[in-house]
Amino acid sequence: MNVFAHVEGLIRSSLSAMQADGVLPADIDISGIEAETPRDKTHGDFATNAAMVLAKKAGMKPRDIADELKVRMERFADIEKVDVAGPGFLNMKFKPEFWQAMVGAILEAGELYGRVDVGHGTKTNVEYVSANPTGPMHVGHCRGAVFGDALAGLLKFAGYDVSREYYINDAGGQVDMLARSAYLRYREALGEDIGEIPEGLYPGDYLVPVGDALAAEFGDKLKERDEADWMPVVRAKAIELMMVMIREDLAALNIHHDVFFSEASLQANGRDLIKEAIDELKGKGLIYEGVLPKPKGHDDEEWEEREQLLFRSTEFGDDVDRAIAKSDGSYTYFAGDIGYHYDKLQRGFTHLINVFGADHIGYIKRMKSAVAALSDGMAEFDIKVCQLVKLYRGGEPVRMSKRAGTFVTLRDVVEEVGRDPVRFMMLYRKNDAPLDFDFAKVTEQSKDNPVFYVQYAHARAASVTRNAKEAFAELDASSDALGGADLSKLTDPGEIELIKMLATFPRLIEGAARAHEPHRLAFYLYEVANALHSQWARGNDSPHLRFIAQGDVGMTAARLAMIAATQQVISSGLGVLGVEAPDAMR
RNA sequence: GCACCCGUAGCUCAGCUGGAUAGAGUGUUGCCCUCCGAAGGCAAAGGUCGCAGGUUCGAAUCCUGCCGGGUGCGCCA
Repeated sequence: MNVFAHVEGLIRSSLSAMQADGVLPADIDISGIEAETPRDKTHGDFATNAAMVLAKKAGMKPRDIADELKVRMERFADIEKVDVAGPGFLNMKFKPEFWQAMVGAILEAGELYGRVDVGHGTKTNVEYVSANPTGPMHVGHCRGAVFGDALAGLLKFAGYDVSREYYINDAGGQVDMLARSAYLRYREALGEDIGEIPEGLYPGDYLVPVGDALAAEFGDKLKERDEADWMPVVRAKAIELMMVMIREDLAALNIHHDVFFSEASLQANGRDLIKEAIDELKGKGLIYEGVLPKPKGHDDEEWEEREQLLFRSTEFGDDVDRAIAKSDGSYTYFAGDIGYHYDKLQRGFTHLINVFGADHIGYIKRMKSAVAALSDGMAEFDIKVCQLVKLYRGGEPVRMSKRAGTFVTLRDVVEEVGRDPVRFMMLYRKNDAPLDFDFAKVTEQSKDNPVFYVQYAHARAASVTRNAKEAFAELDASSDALGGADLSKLTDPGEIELIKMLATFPRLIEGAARAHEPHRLAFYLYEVANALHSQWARGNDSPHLRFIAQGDVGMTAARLAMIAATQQVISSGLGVLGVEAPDAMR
């Protein structure tokens, strides 16, 4: 049950009645009106801008429309009071019974509460992480990984048909370097002294097991061969093992992709998706041989004019046209990406989302151009950029350098602070704002740490329920039984306040999903937790407000119902974000 | 030089795609533990929403121009 949709329905039916009665012109569109919660609580539970929105269309004064609307809205049984305020706002206050009934509705919906269907099963592709398979994941990947995963979860919850995807860059020069590095480790595994790892290769000792594995599988068969002979074998093996490692890193963060898409597979098994995609673009007259202008502000002496295959991305708002082929004729990385996104569209996705790191910002326009061209603008394509994460330890920045070996991997972070804090903290900030991540603060158990605060609220709710069952042997704390409790006992302003907050959950999911902003959910959960903790604390000063009411099973059951509803919202919300909702804190 | 992102309380940040007197946490100040978990709670103080114009009933939000900070900028991936 979505209260906003409900209220908007009431408003619309009143407006249509006004049209039928000739108060409002019959031919004006009333679909644009909205109900919202006023910022100032004294203004009531809901406000609508209907009168102001319609004033111009109807050729009437906002106040006149509002006055008439007020009369009609007051007829609804749920509504206690309606006021006209300011330039023509309509403020509505609902009866306590309406809010009390919400608790029952939430419990009845259970895990389904909040699952608004704004997605209508739209086939949606969320591509995230896509780290190069040349080593373990580092902290830089962490944020995009968590963000993409939470966004995918959010969209799923909101009714989209989501595929989580990872694009493996296994076709470029980098993986050849990986293979050469692994080959050295292979010779090392056979007893050879390989000395220093040469510049340009990957020196990390995570490749030692790869060398061992190659030695175990092939013995010395690859040893005296030419690179051309061993390269395909070693490369394939190295990539395979790197991806095993990366999947483990992701699993540590509770991230599991549905599809791992190999760049190399674009041109394998007798097909060539890159060529297909480019032919498609050629057919639209968007591919040509040309020379790119020298970028300004770059006094690059090495600059040479070169004729190459270009994509007319300027047609779609890009700054310059982009290279599809290198001067030696082979495809650029961008060409591969065109092929991959062509394939996404071929697979029927109409809604594409890519999560980029801040270092790929310059890539956005060309990607959008490519997708717009391939789909004739029919596909919705959003690119979310995650800004950098700065690591701190007790206020001091953590310096990282590959050379000095002070390289913080994703696994290091997860093992030190735990999966839940990492996930929640990465989401407790807008994705396009830089993020400071302090090891000390994230593990701290205080209100300063939102992860703890939200999880604690859930644990506290579970704890109260446990205690209540101790206090009242006859109490049935199942959600069915609680839903049947006498909810009219929930009259305290703090209780109503909490329920109102729970009632906004579906609308919040809707907005966050539409905007592709999971952080809204994280902030919302903090507020819900805060409301529950506050109400709890009031029981300290005023014993009659305690959740477990001495000698009053009925009151206790009613409050447990409210708490169970709160618990449901927190657990669903955390679930969407991929964070555990514990029944007890350690 | 160009493009993109950011600029909101002392500090870290929200602000629900244009709504009413701009909100949290932290820090400061003052209260509150015999009591369901004080790992907290309540209250006060704290603002030219970077600056200047524009759009309209109405702007932190949209448009333009500046100022300040960050990132990126031909064949790499």
